[in-house]
Amino acid sequence: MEKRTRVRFAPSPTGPLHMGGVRTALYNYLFARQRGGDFILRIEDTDSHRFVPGAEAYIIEALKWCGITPDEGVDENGKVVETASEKHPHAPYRQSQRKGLYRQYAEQLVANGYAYYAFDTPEELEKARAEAEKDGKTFIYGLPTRMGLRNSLTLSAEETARLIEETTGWTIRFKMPADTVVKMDDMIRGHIEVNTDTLDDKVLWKRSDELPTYHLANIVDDHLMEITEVIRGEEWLPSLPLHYMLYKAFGWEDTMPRFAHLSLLLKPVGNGKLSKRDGDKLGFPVFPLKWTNPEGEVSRGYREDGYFPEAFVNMLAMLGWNPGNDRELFSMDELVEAFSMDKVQKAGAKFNPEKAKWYNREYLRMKDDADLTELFKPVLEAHGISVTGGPQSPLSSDFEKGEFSWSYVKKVVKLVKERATFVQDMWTPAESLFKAPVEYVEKDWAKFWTAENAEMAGKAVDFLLAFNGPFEKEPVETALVGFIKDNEWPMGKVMNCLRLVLTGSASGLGIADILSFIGKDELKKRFASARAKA
RNA sequence: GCUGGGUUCGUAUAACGGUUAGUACUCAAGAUUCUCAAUCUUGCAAUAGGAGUUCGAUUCUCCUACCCAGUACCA
Repeated sequence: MEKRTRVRFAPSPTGPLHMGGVRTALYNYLFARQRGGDFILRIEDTDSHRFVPGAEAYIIEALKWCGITPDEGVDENGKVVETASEKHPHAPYRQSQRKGLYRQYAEQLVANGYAYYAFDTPEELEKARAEAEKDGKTFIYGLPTRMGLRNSLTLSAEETARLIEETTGWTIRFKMPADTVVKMDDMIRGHIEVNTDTLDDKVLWKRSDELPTYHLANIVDDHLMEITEVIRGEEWLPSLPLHYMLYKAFGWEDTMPRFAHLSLLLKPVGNGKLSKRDGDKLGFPVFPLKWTNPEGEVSRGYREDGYFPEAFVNMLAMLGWNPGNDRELFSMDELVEAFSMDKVQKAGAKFNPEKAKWYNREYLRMKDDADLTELFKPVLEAHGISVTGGPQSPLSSDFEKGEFSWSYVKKVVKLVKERATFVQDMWTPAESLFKAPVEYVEKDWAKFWTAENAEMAGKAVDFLLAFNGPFEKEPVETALVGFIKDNEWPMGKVMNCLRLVLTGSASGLGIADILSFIGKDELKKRFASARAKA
């Protein structure tokens, strides 16, 4: 029988989750869902020095916002899983809480000759590196150097035992075998071979804080948690040979997961991977959620910028993956169905902020008018407009009080949604449907409020006020256009003069649309204010 | 430097040895409209370079160039 698919996303809580990290989580999630397997969230907090308060909560919230929900892990539907139980045989999911577990594995490796104790101090290693650099070489702790350093390979058994007992600065290092070709397979990149002579003896466990390093913790936990596929960033590809060797040393080769290394997200312009700085410079978020670091520095987030999580996820999914055809719009469920590892791109993908906006625009248009109305409400309220009633409310507007019924707002939303990328930018075109202009765009005023235009517009206003058909877009438009034509007036001048009067600017919504919303009284008032200004 | 990975229009990508190298974003022009936006139409624009294999290479092999990552008691 095929083993149940279990994949994990294992971020380190050293800061906010970067959008590249979200993509890695997403691909893991899609892979798991598609195979009816489990998606596990594990926190790799084995670096006590780089821990950032709030980072873990941020990661959990960001994934939740994206709709990437773990089946298992440190957080399950908002509940923190702290300890192992029948339901959670693999818990806890925070490596700091698994602390006591790793030493025995490291020592097992030593006992079997796959690792050794190293007593060199950071200062000694620093010195060795500096010296090597002076000669234009790179120091590596490994085959060529290990027999000249202070470790259990060079020291006597007694001395080794004494140092282990009496000092706390030592580490356990993997003993990389000589001249062995490691043959690896990557689900995205295919077959890869590396000779162990180019590899060094990585630290697996540190006595100083009694914590494993990534490499050990990763292999041990993936094994214990029965992970079947490891889908992670490309930065891990160089340590894949070590990980293969570790599985072999532990004798876990038969259950070793398959690996997939995802290419990195690159900055929109120039070279290099996407960083926080690029976002600040080019004006787009690199984080899913707003983040304030311990120093009080704020980074913007997709959520706060007004992106829909569906649009953000869709956009991210298409950066480095494609369905094999021209389709670009996918819901999460559709992604789950369409996703396939062999359509994942090998090369890094440059992030395109314009395309991200395009996705949001598409999602905004797909959204139901009623839903958008709810989302638009807070925007209106922020501009001092109150929305009364609910979906059943009759159409009503009170420009004096700034009160408009829910149904009125919905009608506005329907009209202006085509002009917006984000919910909040529906306000600009909609503003004149909620309040009279308080000022006029200077250039437009100079151009369109001429004596001649004002006179024609005044007559058009009188005509409209006397119009006794239904004050709706179609009849008003027909009548007004007919009136202007009958008088043989220049259409553009009259219309733009009216728009100026109605909205304060010469560009925006159609005149008949505006009139159908604001009605005769408001028309009369706005024309009077414009005339008063002149 | 060394090791590994990568390279199709500006960007994301399609074309699993045979196409006028397709699509989307961006940009430009036109149509439409009372303006702007939207919409529609059209256009600009790519196989990094060089060898080889082959009747035929975007696709396979090698070399070069360039880019990325790793080279920590960080993940």
